[in-house]
Order: sequence, then structure tokens, then C-alpha cells
Amino acid sequence: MVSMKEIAQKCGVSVATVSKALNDKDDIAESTKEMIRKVADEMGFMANASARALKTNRTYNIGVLFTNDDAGLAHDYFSIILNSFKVAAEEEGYDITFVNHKIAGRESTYLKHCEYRNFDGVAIILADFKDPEIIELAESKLPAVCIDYEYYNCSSVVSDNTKGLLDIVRYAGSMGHRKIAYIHGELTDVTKNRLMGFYDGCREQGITVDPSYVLQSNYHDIEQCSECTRKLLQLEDRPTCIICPDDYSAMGCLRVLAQEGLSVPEDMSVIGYDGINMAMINGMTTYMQDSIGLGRIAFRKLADKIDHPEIPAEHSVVFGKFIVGRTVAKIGD
Amino acid sequence: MVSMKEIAQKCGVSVATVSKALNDKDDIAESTKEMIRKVADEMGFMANASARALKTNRTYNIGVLFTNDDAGLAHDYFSIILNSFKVAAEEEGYDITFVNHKIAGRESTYLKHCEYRNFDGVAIILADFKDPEIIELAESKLPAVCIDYEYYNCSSVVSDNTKGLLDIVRYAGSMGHRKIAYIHGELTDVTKNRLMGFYDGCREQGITVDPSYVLQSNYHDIEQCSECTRKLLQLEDRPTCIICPDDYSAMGCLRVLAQEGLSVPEDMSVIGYDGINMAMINGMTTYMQDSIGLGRIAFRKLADKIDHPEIPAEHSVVFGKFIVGRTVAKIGD
DNA sequence: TACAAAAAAGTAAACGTTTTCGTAAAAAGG
DNA sequence: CCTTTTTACGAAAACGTTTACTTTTTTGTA
Repeated sequence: MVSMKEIAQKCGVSVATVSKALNDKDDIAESTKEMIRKVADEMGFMANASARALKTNRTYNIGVLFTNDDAGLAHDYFSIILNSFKVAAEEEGYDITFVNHKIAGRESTYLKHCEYRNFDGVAIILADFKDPEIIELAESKLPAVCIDYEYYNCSSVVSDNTKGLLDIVRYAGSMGHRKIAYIHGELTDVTKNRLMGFYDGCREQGITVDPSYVLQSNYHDIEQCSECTRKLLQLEDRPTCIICPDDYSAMGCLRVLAQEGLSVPEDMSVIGYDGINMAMINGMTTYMQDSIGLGRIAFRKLADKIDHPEIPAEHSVVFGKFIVGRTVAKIGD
Repeated sequence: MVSMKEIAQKCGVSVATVSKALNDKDDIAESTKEMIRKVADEMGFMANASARALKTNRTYNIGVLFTNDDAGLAHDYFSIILNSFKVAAEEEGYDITFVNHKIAGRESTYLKHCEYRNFDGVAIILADFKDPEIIELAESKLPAVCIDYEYYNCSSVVSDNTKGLLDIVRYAGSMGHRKIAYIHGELTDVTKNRLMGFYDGCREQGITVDPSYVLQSNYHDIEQCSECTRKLLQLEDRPTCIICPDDYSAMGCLRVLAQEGLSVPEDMSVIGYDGINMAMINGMTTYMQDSIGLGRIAFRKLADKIDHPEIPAEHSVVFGKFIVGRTVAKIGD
């Protein structure tokens, strides 16, 4: 690896001059800069990020927390957010590195890992938000941004979950559905907001919610959602429309319906959530979250926080879009 | 950030002793080590990766090349490989950072980026293998491993593409199919091997391949695959079975068949490739690549190369598994 | 021409580690 | 009790940058 020292020698100037020339400082003559840049190119010079970081306390590297549980990077919804975050970050010269809790092979904490790597900031994209280690990280001094979760002094970007469910229920209502079931995910903030939207929507339509129509499953869990679907089918007074926690677990719902010989949407209407690729291809009626927007805005928030650590935490909401597919029937005429 | 200097002061020893104690060198008394470790813990000490890297020329950071084109990180097949690579790497104390060709916001090359960040090695997981920048990277001194592509002096891990197609054709043959179409991807090494397996299988079964049954599409391209499917349907003598480039683009094939009012598998059999989640859920007959194995083995190869740069490039093959789904009918009885 | 001001370049310390080499003290050997 | 070996630790240089400060050179002005 050729270093500034070698360039300095070849150019007959000091190392400081080389550094300043390559960083385009204004106390170096333009002619000297050009000469140095030319030689640096010829010699195939590349700065050393470690040395630079050591001196400047800035790595231009962002930590990303993305759990390996569940589908990990293959998660159909969060992987898109991550990709969009990555694209935005690279656009502005940041690299991204995954945060884990090992350092040099031995156990550590997420926060320690970030300190070790000197990340300029961290994005908590997919994680168990109740994990004390995650909380420690979010509440630390390190600039951070959370996706789909709000901590007190950590910026966040969340989807408009309340409106999402409201739109869904309104649509179902407009199609004549009065018996609407909602299989929701674990009771996180996201779910609570969606439930709020669900109840609001029902109230608006003058629908009294049958408590047995509201079931708890888990996000991204096909089996659980299948199980809940079976329960709904066993009810004396079946719903006519089932809202699933997300498009992926909705596959479980669809499978059970197929097994029971029910066709969608003729015998049962189904609505998903997220707008993942597979759902769109298969004509699922769903609420498409703006995952690309989520990732991009999350990066922006984080970059702002890195540049201006004094700005207070901000909580942004990103709006999605209701998608009319082929899984909801018009009924009751 | 508390540094070794502060610990040294508090302990009344030198910085060198602190470093050696924390790195468990054997010229430090056990009692001293314990004392230093205790104080370090109390003070919340965390080493500085940049400083360490500067001194040791080792970052324990691996660069991962994963293009943003196409689906990017949301790619149903490669994201699983990446995840498995990530898990394996983290297991052994490596971090992973994405490689791009920007440094501090200005254009650069992939190789330069790796030099800048001092990666110990690089994994080329999803990329345009004909891009000169990628070739430069693969052929460089930097320890590297490629997935699904072979360069001369770069280790690689590839899937058993020939056997994959052989198994597929054998199965189709065993189900009575003699008119088998193959929509393949771009003419890469992967495709060439698959074509070899395809022709081998046909020969084995005594099937003369009708040239109009072999069409070129692109991987992961639903539209192209739809288009090819339409072409096949227009043939006077239609095939009875269509093999698609991959499970994802097979969705295009299925959609066209549905549009034409053909049911699968009664009117047309369809076989995919990859064994992605969506395909498995939907009962697709396909060849499941061992993507988890691919990622894990790729990491192992890379780690070995990092530890022993002198070992020559190795090319490993990972075997997959044929999956019998519900998209191929038995015919001809 | 002389001198101040501005421009250009250099000096040296610092960032936080690791590691080689040196040395004092302790232990072992005779 | 003296010499040799071993053990435990420290001093200092080095990794490749950046940057505050100083020095030298050039330019401008009277």
C-alpha cells in the first residue's frame, strides 16, 4: 500500500502538504495540488480509513442492526427498507456495516460493538425492541434512528399504521363487508396503532366488532396465521373478510382456505399488509407500505443527527397506499 | 471514550502492560491481568478498532459485494446466501460491510474501496461478473471468494447446476414428459452448466430436443419469462412441460398460463429453480439450491484464504435437492 | 527599496493501539 | 552467596493520517 509519505518523497514536499492537497484545503497552491494529485493517481494511492478515522473521529461508516432471527436478510419487507437505506447511504459516501454483539469472537453488546467500530451512527432496522441491549443502544449518545418503533430520545421513522388499517376497513366496508375479522401481530406499538385504525374504521362504518373476530398471531408467521384462520372458520357466525398481520403470513390464511375448499374472494375475502412483491404479483388486496421511502427517510434523519447531534429526536411518519387486488369480493347486493 | 492510557494510569502500569493484559499475552502476571481487566470493565473500556487496524493491518471486517440493481438485498435467492454468510462471519468475529464504488462521496472503484477500508477479504455475492471493476477485484491480491461464478485465481463456490437440470429433466421424463421446454437465463457459466444438464438429461431419456423449445430469457425477470411462455404457447406443437430460469420468473410463466386459461399442472407442467420461499409455499416443483450452505462455505473458504493467503484458489460445488411439488402432471398413460 | 500582508509550505504532535527490545527483579541452580 | 535463567513489566517506535502552529516565500504597497 502506497502511503502519503511515499508521495511526499516523490513530489519533494511534506506529508502535510500531500494531505492538504488531497483534501483540497485552501492553503495549498493550485499548481501543487495538481502535481500531487497526479502523482498520487499514478502511484495508485488510496487513503487509509483507519488512520483517518483515528485522527478525525469520523468513520463515514454506519452500523445497521438487522437481526438474524426470523428470515434475517431474506425478510420480504425489511430487506427492502434496508436496501433503500443502503442506497441512500452510499449515495452520500457512507458505508454500512452490520452490528452484532460479538467483538473479535467474544460476546459483547450492540453498543460496545458500535463503539469499537466507531460508527458515526446506527440504524435499528429490524430488532427485538424489548431487548435491553437494543434499548441501551437506542438511548445512548450515539446518533441513532429506529424503524417502526419509537424510543424517547431516539429519532424514528414509522409507517402510518393507523391510517393503513383505517383504509383497509373502509374499503372492506365499501365492498359491503360488515363481518370483518382482524388477525393482528404481537402487541407492539405498530399493532396498537393498527388496532386503533381497525376500531376507528369499524366505528365509522357503524360496525360493532365481534371480539371473537379479533385474534392475535405473530408477524411473518404462516403457521400462527393459519391457526387463527382455522379458528375463524370454526365460528358459528363466520366473518366474510379476514385482515391478516402481513402479506407473508396471509399465505397461511390462503392455504387454509384452499384446504377447506373455500375460494378467494368468492367464499372469503382476504386482505394483507405490506405490499410485498409476492403479494403484488398474486393480486393480493393489501396496504403497501412505502418501504423505500422508509429507508431513505431513515437515512436522512440519521445523517442529519450525525451532522447536528444537538437536534432533538424526531419522529416521522411515512404514508403508504391502499392496493386494490383481487382478493376482496363485493357482497350483500 | 476511555482509552488504554486512562486504564494504565488508574492501574499504575504502562499502556503496554494494559494492551498485553487485555490481549492475554503470556508475559503478564495472571494477577496483573485480572486487576487490569477488572478496572477496564469498570471504566467501560472498549478498544478502538481503527487504532488496532492501523497497527495490525487486520480489520476483521469483510467486504461484501451485493449490487443494488435488480431486487438488491430483497433478492429472494441471494439474500439468503448473504444472510448465511453474515451469520457464519459473525460467528467467527468478523463484521461485514458492503462494498460500493464511492469513497467519501466521490466515485472510485470496488478495489479501491476495499483498500480504503482495509477489508481482510471480500465476498462477491451478487454482481455483474463481466464488469471490469469486478474482474479487477476478483483477480487482485485481496483474498476473495465468488459465488456462482469462477475466475481464474479467485476461490469460488458454485451450485451444482448441471446436476440440477439433469435431475429436473429426469423427473419430467419419469412423469412421461417428452416435450420439455427450457427457458434459460443469460448465457453465463451458470446457464451453460444448466444447459449441459438439460441436454444430457434429454439424451439420457432419448429425447431429441426441439430447438424452438429452448429459449433465452433473463434471471429474475418476470416479463421476459412471460414473453417466452407466450412464444411457447404459440408453437404448433406445444411442449407439455416448461422449465423456467428460476422460481421467481416462473411466476410470469404461471401468470401467462392462467391468462390463457390453462391450468397447472393439468394443461401444462411448470418447473422452477432455486427453491425460494414463495415457491415452496406455493407447491412449486423446483430444484432447491442449498443457499445456506453456499453462504456458509463461501465464508469458510474466504476465512481460510485470509489466514493462509498462500493457498491456491479453490472451486467448491454445493449440491441442492430436487423438490417434488404440485406443478408437474403425470402424462401419457 | 523596504516592509507589511497574504499565500504556500513545513514541523511536529496527536489519535489509540501493538510490539520489539531492553531491563529490573525474582527464581533457580551450583 | 554468586551466577544464570526466568518472569514481569516498561520505553519507545510505529502504523498513516490530520491539523494547529510556525516558517518561508511571494505579492502588494508606499
